[in-house]
Amino acid sequence: MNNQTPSITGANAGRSRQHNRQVVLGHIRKAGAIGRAEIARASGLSTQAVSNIIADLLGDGLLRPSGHRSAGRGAPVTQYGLNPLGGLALGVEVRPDAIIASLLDLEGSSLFTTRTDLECADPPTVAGQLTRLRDQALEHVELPARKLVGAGIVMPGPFGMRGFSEGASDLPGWENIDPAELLGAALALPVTVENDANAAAMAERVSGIARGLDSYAYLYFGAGLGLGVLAAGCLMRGAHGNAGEVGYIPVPSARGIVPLETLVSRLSVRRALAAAGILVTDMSELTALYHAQSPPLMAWLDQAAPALSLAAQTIENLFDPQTVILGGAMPAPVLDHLIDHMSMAEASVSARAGRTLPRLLRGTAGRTTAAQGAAALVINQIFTPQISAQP
Amino acid sequence: MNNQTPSITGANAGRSRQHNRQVVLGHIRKAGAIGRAEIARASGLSTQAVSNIIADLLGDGLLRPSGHRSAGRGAPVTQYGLNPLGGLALGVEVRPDAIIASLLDLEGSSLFTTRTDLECADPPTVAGQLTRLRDQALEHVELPARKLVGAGIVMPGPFGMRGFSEGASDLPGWENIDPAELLGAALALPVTVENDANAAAMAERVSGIARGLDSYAYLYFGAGLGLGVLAAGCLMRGAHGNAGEVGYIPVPSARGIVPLETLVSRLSVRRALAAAGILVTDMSELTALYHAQSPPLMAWLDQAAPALSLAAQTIENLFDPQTVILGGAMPAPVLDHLIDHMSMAEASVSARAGRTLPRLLRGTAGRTTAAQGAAALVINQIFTPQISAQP
DNA sequence: GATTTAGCTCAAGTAAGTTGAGCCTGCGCC
DNA sequence: GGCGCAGGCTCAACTTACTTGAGCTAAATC
Repeated sequence: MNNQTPSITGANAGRSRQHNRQVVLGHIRKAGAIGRAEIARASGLSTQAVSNIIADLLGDGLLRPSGHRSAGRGAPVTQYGLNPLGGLALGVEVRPDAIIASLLDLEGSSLFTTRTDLECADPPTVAGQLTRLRDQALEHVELPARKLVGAGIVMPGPFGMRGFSEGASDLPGWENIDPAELLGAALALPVTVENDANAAAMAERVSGIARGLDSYAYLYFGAGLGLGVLAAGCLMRGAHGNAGEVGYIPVPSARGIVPLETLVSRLSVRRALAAAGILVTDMSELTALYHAQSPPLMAWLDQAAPALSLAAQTIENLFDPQTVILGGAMPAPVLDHLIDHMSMAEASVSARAGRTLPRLLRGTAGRTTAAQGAAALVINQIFTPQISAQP
Repeated sequence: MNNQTPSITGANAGRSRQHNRQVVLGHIRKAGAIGRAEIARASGLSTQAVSNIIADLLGDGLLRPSGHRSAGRGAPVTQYGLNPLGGLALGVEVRPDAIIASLLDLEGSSLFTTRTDLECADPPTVAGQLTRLRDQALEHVELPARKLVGAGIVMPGPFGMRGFSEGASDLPGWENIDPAELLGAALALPVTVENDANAAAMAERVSGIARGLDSYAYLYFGAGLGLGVLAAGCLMRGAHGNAGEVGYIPVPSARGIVPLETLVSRLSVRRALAAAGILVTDMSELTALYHAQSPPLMAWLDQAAPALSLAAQTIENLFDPQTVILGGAMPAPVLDHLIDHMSMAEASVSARAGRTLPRLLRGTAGRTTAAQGAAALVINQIFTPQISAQP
């Protein structure tokens, strides 16, 4: 979470090899099926080096031959592709009342998802549950523990600052605990901790609508309203891991300038409906209300769409992303309605000629997005060279 | 400018060496004076490797011994520091009407600055002038051309989109030209092209108020209002090099929602004063007006400060920077007034306990900031390992 | 069917980092 | 005041992983 002053690490033979493995894997993932020579051209390595690395990766089970293809003259290419079950990543979303766990393979397909209610979310309980969930997931897919390359954890944030969200979203008992350390020890795995919006953004990249993109912004309906930003292939975290708190940005409303979250969030729609006597416990209930054109819901949408437009335009101009994605805990029809009714100004760096992607896209909606995203973080790391990995 | 899908490069011995040289230089710059053993501990390299690299760097003239220091037991440390004149960087700001060039040494000190008026800013004229300016700068400092490690160029943007700035800020004749290629050939140097705000942000990092920071946002008064963002040591460029167009973000005003630039920019203050019959050609004239408490200027400030507050709060919550810096072509008293009158909400990820830096800082003001920043980009590259440099 | 072309492998060569022994310096203890 | 010891540094041998160039193979072309 905290990537302040990353101690910059020198390169040696071993770290170069690790880097090159990731480079090769990255090219293979991008291409689907590809031969040694093409990887060599793309990476600037010699074919021999690529050959050696591929032999390694085959030995580790991360790759599998994927047929021959003859393209023009010359010997046919021996292609390789990912072996989906060659590596697994566990993703976990820890909420105050429940834990959602998900197991993803190398291609980002979900193999197993489960939800466990929590009486109490204190560190020992969560650590114990995670160990159990890890074993349960592995048992379900009948694969050995060594296939598990890491775990991603999504926990409520923001961290280290005074929040003003009214829901009790923070986890009590975690104030002075380093979750990565505690849970890494409990799981016996390398652990990555991330906020929900960044994780969800990564889920879209690994197996969703953002596949192949490396610069986009993801507006995520979670506990509040979050923003995950991928810039040149890297998640934006900020100096203290709190980047993307789009819910706090000031926007004009009928009642003056208010934080965006008071107009556009789960809590805000729930409150708007409650004022009209409609109690909503789960966002999936909005689907029916939307199809019935429920007036309080439509009224909420009418004020949410312009507020979200302003936010999206701000995001476009500050980040210059390839696209802006809307997703998270909001039914697809509601997200689609928002996208259809957001007016995006022509005066934007994103209003460029020759766009191939729409300026707004709908991402995966669902309760398990964050957990899958947590696993996606780990999957993504496998394919992304780390500039300064600790030895 | 365009860093889309950077073809990820594998590592080999030569590229590792280059990486390690930069790592070592980076640690030396950060520490000022430091011994081999400490660099080895910080970088994860062996002392022997560091020793070899330092021998190289001494041979290249980039370092110089900087005394011995005995710390406790053991042999005294042989320390090394940067040799400021070991490397030079040329920075150039190309405007429609003039070229400003600046020569920086390794420590970021300006050795030479000059301004040349332009009749015409077409590519051949600019290329010719640059060659002349390079030679003039080298002659002035009486150093050989081989000391020059690169050039940074700042040119008007944004690129590849429909602009709506009313000033004719774009350069005619450059539509289908790659400036890096043309000017690199003219100067016989590696060239980096960047926008003014990013360059100015880098100037602050190399030798200004942001020294030692690696996450901050820089609000820059240039042709319009720009934003340079450094995130984890890297400049944010966006998918098409247009990130940071903060002037376009929508903000509420007395006349409804307008782009920030219409309220806060050089053009906007000039227009506000012109409406009161005061014609301002150079921003330095604002200093006198401010000290005289000129009513139209104070009125402009009264509407600019809240608009800028909203932008700064948005920036804080989206980027989670260590601080937000205001700078560029606006006199220091005006910037200070803005900072003093911007109200920063408590509901922000930046309102954290234990801050050591103010949330708002004033950066270097001046006409040569962008040109120095252009050179600072090159200086910064010397100390920053490039994740995927082309061979 | 000969030729060309591209992919791949084998074997030797090279660059650069690591390891471990040993030297030097100067503080600190006896 | 001399000895011991810790830490910085260097020398030489070793290791890793990439590159280079020769040679083999298979398919498309002439």
